[in-house]
Amino acid sequence: MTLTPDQENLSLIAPELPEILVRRYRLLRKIYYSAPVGRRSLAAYFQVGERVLRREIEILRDQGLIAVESRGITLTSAGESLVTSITPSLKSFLGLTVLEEKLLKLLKVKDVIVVPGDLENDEVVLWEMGRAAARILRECLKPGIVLAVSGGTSCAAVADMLPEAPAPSGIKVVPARGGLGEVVDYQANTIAARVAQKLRANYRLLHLPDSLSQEALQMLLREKKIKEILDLINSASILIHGIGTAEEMARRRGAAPEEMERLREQGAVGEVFGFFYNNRGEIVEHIPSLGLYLEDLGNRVENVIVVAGGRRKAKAIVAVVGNHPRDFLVLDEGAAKRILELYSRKGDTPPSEECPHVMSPWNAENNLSQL
Amino acid sequence: MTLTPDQENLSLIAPELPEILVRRYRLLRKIYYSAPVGRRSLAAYFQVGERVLRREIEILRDQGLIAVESRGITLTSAGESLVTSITPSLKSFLGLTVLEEKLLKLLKVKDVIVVPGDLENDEVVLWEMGRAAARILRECLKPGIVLAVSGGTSCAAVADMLPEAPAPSGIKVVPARGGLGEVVDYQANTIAARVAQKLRANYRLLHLPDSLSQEALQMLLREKKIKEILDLINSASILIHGIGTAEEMARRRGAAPEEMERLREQGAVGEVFGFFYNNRGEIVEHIPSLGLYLEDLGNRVENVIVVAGGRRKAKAIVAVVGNHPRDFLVLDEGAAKRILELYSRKGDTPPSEECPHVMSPWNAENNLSQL
DNA sequence: AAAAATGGGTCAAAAAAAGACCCACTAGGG
DNA sequence: CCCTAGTGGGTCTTTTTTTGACCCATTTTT
Repeated sequence: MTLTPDQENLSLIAPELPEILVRRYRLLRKIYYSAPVGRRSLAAYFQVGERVLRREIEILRDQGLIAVESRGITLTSAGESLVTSITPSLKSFLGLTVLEEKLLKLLKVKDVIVVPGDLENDEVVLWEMGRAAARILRECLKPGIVLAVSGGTSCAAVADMLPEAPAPSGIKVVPARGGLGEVVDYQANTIAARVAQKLRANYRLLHLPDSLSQEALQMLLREKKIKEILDLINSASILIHGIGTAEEMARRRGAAPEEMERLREQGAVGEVFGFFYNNRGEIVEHIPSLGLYLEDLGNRVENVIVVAGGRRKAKAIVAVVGNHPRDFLVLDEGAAKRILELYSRKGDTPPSEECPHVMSPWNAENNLSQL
Repeated sequence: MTLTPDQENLSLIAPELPEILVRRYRLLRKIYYSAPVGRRSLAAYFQVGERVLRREIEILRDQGLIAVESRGITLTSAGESLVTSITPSLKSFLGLTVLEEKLLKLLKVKDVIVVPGDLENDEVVLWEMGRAAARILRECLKPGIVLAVSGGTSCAAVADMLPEAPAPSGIKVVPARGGLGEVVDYQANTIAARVAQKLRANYRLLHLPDSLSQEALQMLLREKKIKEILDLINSASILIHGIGTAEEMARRRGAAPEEMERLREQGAVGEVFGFFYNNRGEIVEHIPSLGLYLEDLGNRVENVIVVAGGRRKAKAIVAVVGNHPRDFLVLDEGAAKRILELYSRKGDTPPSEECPHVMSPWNAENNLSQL
């Protein structure tokens, strides 16, 4: 609606423009993140013929945006600066800026960043979200604070994209919660350590065995060392976490059929490091562990940075971050549009009011479903 | 240089964009001015095959910008508003806005309007200039003033494009100078009358036979009626005129070879209703007639609106309007770029600093020369 | 009523794009 | 050290798109 009239006009007079634009942008972005990279890898990634990709490569080369050498394709400095500088205009062109505004109103969070693309078609989107979250994180950092990070691929992406540069002094990085069985790269402990390293900050970890009983946890709580780190964790003023769909997370934890059934009955849709949320944003269940007490989170944590992408996570995102005025929400186009769809279906806004452009990966919507 | 970064980026990532954009814009503009119009006429006009034009038409139809009926092709209301609303952004996209700024500095006139295209390839540009000039004119009008208009196709275009709407009361329209043999449609008298009619204003004409001797003119001066209208003319506070190249105007007037030679010797390059200018902006010769005394024009006329287009008129334009702080200059892209070329060749600015886009009519520069 | 212009349809030729290879070369790991 | 996986570039054929050259029925204009 509030599209720049120029750009509205441009796509009227040149309807093929959005497609070209998105295609080239995605290509550049992919090269940016995985350079040096070869034609064939790229073609496989975008699921197009090698020849058609070659043509695009030739165009971009002629434009001086990429350098194609025998080691692979790399962005030139011009290309690099383009990829970063075009993002805002592309976002407004694709209507993502208005998307952000709508979500801001709907979810009542502190700020919303929508990244172009859909995590489910294009894994680069994950890094892009990570980059956006990392930028927010750096702005929130103050001397002496405690930063709690959660596990998962999204948080790992934040750690990856965080620029290696000293942070204000005295910052401590801790995991938000102790050992919730994951691949080690995606464990909160690992990520906390990596973030700390990037920030040149200290960190404390909380190593716990998976799936302990309540009694065992109570025992551990009496350990001085553990109590110490738990207090540290609960004094965090920044929290970064991703969001999982309840079903997927339960399945991944190997939940028993009756547990699954209970979750379903309780209407669990979203999950945040072991806590399950229903549609009204209430915590309906949690996996026994130690760490941040989510229930009274609002009283202590100043900034929560939530990173989640992929259209299938839309419901979970709404459930988790709805009406959290302390949250920054970083998500992708796919999830954002899906969320608005859900809301408009509920009758909050006329359903016909749709987003103007389709984020077509290489061509049309067939790619939207695959991968 | 001061291009919007967005647009700079857009043409980097989509190099085919400027071409498409200009092509479609020209097509829409042509339809706008000569609707309803048929495929074949359009194809002939743009000198392209009928089939390729048909494809463009289909695209624009699918975009809802044009309506194609059996009477011909017309702009829809969407298309109409697009054509007018896109002009500013297209101008900035094509670098015309910076062109205007440069010319403003160089020529030291009051304002410069550069219209996209080149009169020599695309006659529609003439109407476009006329529209721009008409807009300026309307802004200059005040009650009771006298408006002097000159002859020529450019002024005729202004009259054509002037919206039919009442002007402030008491305005009088007069020809700038008496009968300088032209086709009747392009005579100052005719145009003055048409302008007056559009403005619902009064007009007075000055009918003189062509090429009178000085003695005869002196005699006429003593006629009361003539004296009266001459005084009126010389009390004009707005003047609209075109510009001719010295050579062309002399030839068109059927000047004798020795006259031509003399003009050349005196370095005459530009012409304004019978007055010939050299490169330094001095009047070196004039055809005997009656009307506005150009020599001390600056003292009386408040606003001069100069309309001229076509790259071959570049020199003439510079000669005539250079350093006239009372002049509005309306010209086309072709003339504007040529003027900057001339200046940069003189070393005022580095010659490498070129305009980024080529106004390619249907395809590339071959069309720049023809017609 | 005739003539000129309109949009739409069709089919073959031409051009552009895409697919499917192969080759020489480089880098990186055993 | 070699060897393998990955790189860009070349080239051929096939496919798709674009373009050219028509004709036709209809409408508009003269």
